[in-house]
Amino acid sequence: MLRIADIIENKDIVIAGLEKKKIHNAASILDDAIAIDQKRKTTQGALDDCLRQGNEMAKKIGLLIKEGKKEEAEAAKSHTAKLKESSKQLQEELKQIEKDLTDLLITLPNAAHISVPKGLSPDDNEVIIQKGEIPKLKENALPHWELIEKYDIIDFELGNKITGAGFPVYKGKGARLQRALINFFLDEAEKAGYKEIQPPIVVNAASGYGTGQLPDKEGMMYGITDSDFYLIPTAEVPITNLYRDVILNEDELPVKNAGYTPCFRREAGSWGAHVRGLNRLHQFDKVEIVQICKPEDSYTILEEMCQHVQGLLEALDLPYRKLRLCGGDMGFATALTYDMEVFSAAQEKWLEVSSVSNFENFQSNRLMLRYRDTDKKIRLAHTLNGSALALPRIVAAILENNQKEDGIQIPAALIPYTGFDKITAL
RNA sequence: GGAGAGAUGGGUGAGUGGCUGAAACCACAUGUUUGCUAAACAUGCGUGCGGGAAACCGUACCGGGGGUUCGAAUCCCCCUCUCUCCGCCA
Repeated sequence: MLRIADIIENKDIVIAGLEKKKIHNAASILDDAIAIDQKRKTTQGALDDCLRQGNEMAKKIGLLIKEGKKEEAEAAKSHTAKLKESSKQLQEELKQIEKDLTDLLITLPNAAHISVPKGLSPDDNEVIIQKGEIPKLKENALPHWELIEKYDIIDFELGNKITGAGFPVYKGKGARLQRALINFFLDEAEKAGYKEIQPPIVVNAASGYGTGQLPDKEGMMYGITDSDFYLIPTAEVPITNLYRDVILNEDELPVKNAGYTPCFRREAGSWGAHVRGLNRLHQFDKVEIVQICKPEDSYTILEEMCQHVQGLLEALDLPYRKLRLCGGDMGFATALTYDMEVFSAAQEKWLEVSSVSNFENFQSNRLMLRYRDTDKKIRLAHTLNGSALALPRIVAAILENNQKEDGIQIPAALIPYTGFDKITAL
């Protein structure tokens, strides 16, 4: 949620940022918010004054009773009734005003960073880097959904049977490849200074609210019947919420956490013929990296996190490109997002495997995630996260790009983790 | 699943109606002392909101919500969570 104080202070910048996010009447919405906030301030002042008078009266009455001046005390009591009445009214007014303000602000996405390109669709994303060689496959090259059957390593039919569509079963070397990738990613994260976290993969509503999945995007998460819990769509939710209502010391920053979790997404309405095989699932595995830092550091850290992700892709010998998302393609809570895509050679498609984002103080404002500056001031921290990496599309690309006559070649960096260098037919 | 106890500041823990935003201790910060470390002493040390250039002032907050009262951390009601014992269990 945007902070009203920031809106007042940087109104024009916020308007420009919101317009990129397709909020076309941003200026008038912000004016409304500022007007409500003004009303909030005056109401708060009036209420405080009222309460102060009441407190003074109560003290006076206490003294009068002690001194035995009963009649004076009684007279004063009747006087407080009026104060009570008006403070009650002001309180209700204030509550309503605060609700109005929150209801308005909660609908606004984060303002896009100044460097975010204008644009409405993925076509307007900016390709910043493209690296790695695009493999030339033979005529009879197979897409990964055929390769997994040929080598019997991932089974969608079995998943269908025990759960439903989008819940594949990994078998044998397929399962081992998953485990290898997870361990590889976690080890690399640790080398880069991230602390490994194993969070619950079920969270409460307050956590969903804190990172922005609730209340707007309820359709993304699976809810758990008869409880207030949700299956996490990403480790970002539990790992960032670790710091909900926390005041960190400046010397603790940046906080660098990483964690592997399964991720669950309903993806309601987004299924179709173009998402075959591993391209889109309801359950998948991902290692997530999360940082919490000082505002002045967040954009440097964003680049550092991209470097980390790029390092992983290079270690796996996957051709990739880095995109700066345009305003129209960005998520609700983010100020700047880089997507990493790998080229899946048989599908001849770029697949998003990582999304690295700076949320600035949009999440921390909801989370009340703050830090104490060296001058003792308490300020909102910035939060960032990125996938490092999401497995299924990586697997798809490895399978397709590395297919040979006699099997699938495992990238050298992974062999110590898989314990085999090739996936072959039985 | 059954029975009981509890929830107070970063931590331990006092506090049964007004002088308590909250004792004391620990931790932390600054200063004095000191060859260094340690110790001792002194001072400071919650958060939100409103006002103010600031010092500071006002107000709210003692798990959450409601109520009684001139006045609630303290009394009443509801909810949530935690702990202990028993049962079950990877």
